[in-house]
Amino acid sequence: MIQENSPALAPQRREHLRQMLREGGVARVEDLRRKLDVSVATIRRDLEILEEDGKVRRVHGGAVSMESRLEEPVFENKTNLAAKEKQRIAEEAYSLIESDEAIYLNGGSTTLFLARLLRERSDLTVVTNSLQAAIELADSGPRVILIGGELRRISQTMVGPLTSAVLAQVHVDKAFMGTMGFCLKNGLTTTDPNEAYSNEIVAEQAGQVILLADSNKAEKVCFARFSDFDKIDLLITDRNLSAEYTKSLPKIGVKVRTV
Amino acid sequence: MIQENSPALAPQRREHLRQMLREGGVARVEDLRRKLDVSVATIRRDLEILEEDGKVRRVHGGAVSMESRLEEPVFENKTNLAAKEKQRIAEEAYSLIESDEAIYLNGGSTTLFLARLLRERSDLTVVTNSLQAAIELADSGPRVILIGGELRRISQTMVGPLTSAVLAQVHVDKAFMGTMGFCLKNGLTTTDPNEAYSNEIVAEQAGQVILLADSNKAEKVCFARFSDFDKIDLLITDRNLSAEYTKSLPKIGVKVRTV
DNA sequence: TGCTTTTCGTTCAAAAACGATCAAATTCTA
DNA sequence: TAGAATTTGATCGTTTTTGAACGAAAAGCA
Repeated sequence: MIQENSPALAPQRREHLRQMLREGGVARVEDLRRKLDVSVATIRRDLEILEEDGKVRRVHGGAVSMESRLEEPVFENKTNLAAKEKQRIAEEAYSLIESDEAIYLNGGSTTLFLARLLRERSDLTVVTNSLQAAIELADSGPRVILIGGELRRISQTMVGPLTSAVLAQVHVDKAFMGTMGFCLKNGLTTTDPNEAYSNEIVAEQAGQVILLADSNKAEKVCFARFSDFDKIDLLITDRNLSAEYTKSLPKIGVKVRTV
Repeated sequence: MIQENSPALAPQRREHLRQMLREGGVARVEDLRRKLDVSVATIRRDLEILEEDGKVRRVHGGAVSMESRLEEPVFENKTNLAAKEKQRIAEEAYSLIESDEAIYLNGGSTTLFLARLLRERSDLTVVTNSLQAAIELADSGPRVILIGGELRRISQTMVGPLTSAVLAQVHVDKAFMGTMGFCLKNGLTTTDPNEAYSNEIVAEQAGQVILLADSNKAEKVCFARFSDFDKIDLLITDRNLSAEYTKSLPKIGVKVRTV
């Protein structure tokens, strides 16, 4: 627990601020000032910084957390951990994107983190089958091309045969793909066959295929398979991935980056 | 984080207001004032803002949620006549839809009103190029098929050549189309050529084409034309449409319904 | 219809919050 | 330790928000 009365170091204090906002969703400057025992000027400066990082959105009188519960419930520790890893994975993925590229994002929480990082990148073209990602980017930033098709409620993505109609007409430099599960034997799998179908088409057409998957996804096998590892150029994952993968994947041509 | 007794942030308060209205469908200014513990002036200002955003419709004595699932009470409201007319037009359009049909909705506010009425209709298939409509229907109700293509920011719709890829593969029984302008001489027009292109394809393929347009749209001519009246089967509009239209349109095969 | 009551919109002044600036305090570094 | 760089808190003028006041408009009623 962090003590309330002694002024924390700046980065630490900002992290605390971020957490507080995240829990409450929203907070007033005055309340934050009292809790952290600093001046309002400092709070404002901190919020400014957090806003630049996209962590919060400032409003008159306070701030609103931007990283609340679109996907994961905040309360559970494990999911929280996964969220941090996903954020880091997304940041690493972001660093790979070059100017004026066309990229693909499929559905899933990790790619959604990435989408959020793209808001200011008006030089990019983002092709996606994720309704959430499209919403995230609808008002600013990159050109957005939405793959048509049937909207699958659970994942809020466009899936199925109709998606191929648009996919056949565009080419992306890099495809960033999330997955429900992966393992050496069965490759990449997800729950819905229609979703798998769309992923499969993308994996075959994209210039580079970059898999974004935290280590929790390892060894998981779902119903529908959409690709083998030989289609994948790079896997971005976290440090907890077992050595089995980090050693054998490079041998079959899949680079691995852990963050 | 936020205490009950400390005044909430303005945006937060407005969100709260919106929720309260949404649950109850309708509320009086005085009741809202007491619940939120602010002055009536503030409530009015908030409602004004929410109305601009299309979240609520103000009526004498209070406001009605536009996001409510319940049937809306009939209230008089002269300030937002257009919204009221659009709502009525949408309700009339809704009455034409039969069981298990596939329908198309293009972008625009009138069709969005219609989309909101479809939330419980899980027997329907809704094809649309409107991101807003898709969001509205994403969690419940009909099967949703989103036309792919480039996302046009201003209208939040998918437009352009890529849309034809999906459109070519589906058939809808009825297409409900909004338009920016219509007149006898130039037919139906909208501002963006890409949007016109998508509309044009739909108008040619749909079983029936039903135009939803309040009388303000009459005599307006925009840059890009997408159809003549001979493609239109029915126009649903309001009572203020001039006799010039109501008389001549039936002669060229366009039924007219005023609500 | 005419009258009363409620609600509305507008205006205005007070209060709250903001951004910018600067000096003091703190931390870092040589 | 001295000096530079960073961080902090206080101040001030400006902007935004709020609540109250008042005439106009709408609704209720006889």
